Amino acid sequence: MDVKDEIRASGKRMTRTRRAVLSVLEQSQYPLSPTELYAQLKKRKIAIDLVTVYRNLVTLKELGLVTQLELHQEGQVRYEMKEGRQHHHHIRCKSCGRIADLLLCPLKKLTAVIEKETRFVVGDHSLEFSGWCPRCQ
Amino acid sequence: MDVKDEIRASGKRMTRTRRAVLSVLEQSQYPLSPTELYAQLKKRKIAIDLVTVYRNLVTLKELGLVTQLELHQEGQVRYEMKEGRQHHHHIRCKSCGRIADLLLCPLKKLTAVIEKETRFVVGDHSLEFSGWCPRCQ
DNA sequence: ATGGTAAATGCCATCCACTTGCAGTAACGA
DNA sequence: TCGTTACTGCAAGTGGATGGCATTTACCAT
Repeated sequence: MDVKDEIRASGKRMTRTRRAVLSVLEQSQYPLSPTELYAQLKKRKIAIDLVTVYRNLVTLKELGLVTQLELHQEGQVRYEMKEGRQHHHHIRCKSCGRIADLLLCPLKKLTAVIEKETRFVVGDHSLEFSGWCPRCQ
Repeated sequence: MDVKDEIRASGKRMTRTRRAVLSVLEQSQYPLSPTELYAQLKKRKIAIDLVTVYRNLVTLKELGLVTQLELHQEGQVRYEMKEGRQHHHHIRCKSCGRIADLLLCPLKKLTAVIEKETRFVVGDHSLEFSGWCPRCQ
């Protein structure tokens, strides 16, 4: 089942704008904010309203095709393709804003401990590092 | 050196509003957003402009007296007193928004691994869990 | 191939957290 | 008590994100 079928299966449609948004996300090396994605579209001379970009990202997230992340201290949301990618976290450069992936998630074993401690049922977690990238050191 | 002296030492002043903001933060059981803090002040019949609350929080953060945190999916910032408190993280209820402290930070040993992996110099990290609190389960 | 219908789009205005400018006020050392 | 200057309050402005609504468009049934 390819992306189009997955979209159709939920009663959604594969539109011109949806295709464009997906294409930009697929080609990006790092998670994009809606505004950045919009800028990429403009660069490619694809005219799509920013509101439509927002709405498509929400839809794609609901479908589980993209992951939404909120990086600390950024004040904006970012999206990346989920594809076959494993759950992972990011590190962000305090100087230039560059974002890199981390391979590991060290928190899997922690859920039980936290549930015992807090009596919460643990759902998700968000983890992010910040620091200085090789170029900015 | 008490709080007032610390403030004065940096050329800042201990004002009516500063005192009030500190007092509310000190008495809160959980980290407050500027708006929540403002509401608390109102409840106490203390008239302070919301802008002033914002500015005081920034100042207190710069002085290292309070810690700022951004909880995932909240779209707002929160502050808590630093005092003698250790570095720690939080868990937030997806249903009622309640926030609880976590005692441990499991990431201390991880810095070296990440620095090797990414070639970043690691500065801070932010970690937050979400789930369902005892009452909302 | 076509037509009907509901999803999707674009443009508008709006919301909300947060910031900035500036004139008037007040903390506090001299 | 006075003068400097940090601080405050009010108004207006940003910027990310959302909501309303008329129009367009994907795509299934015919």
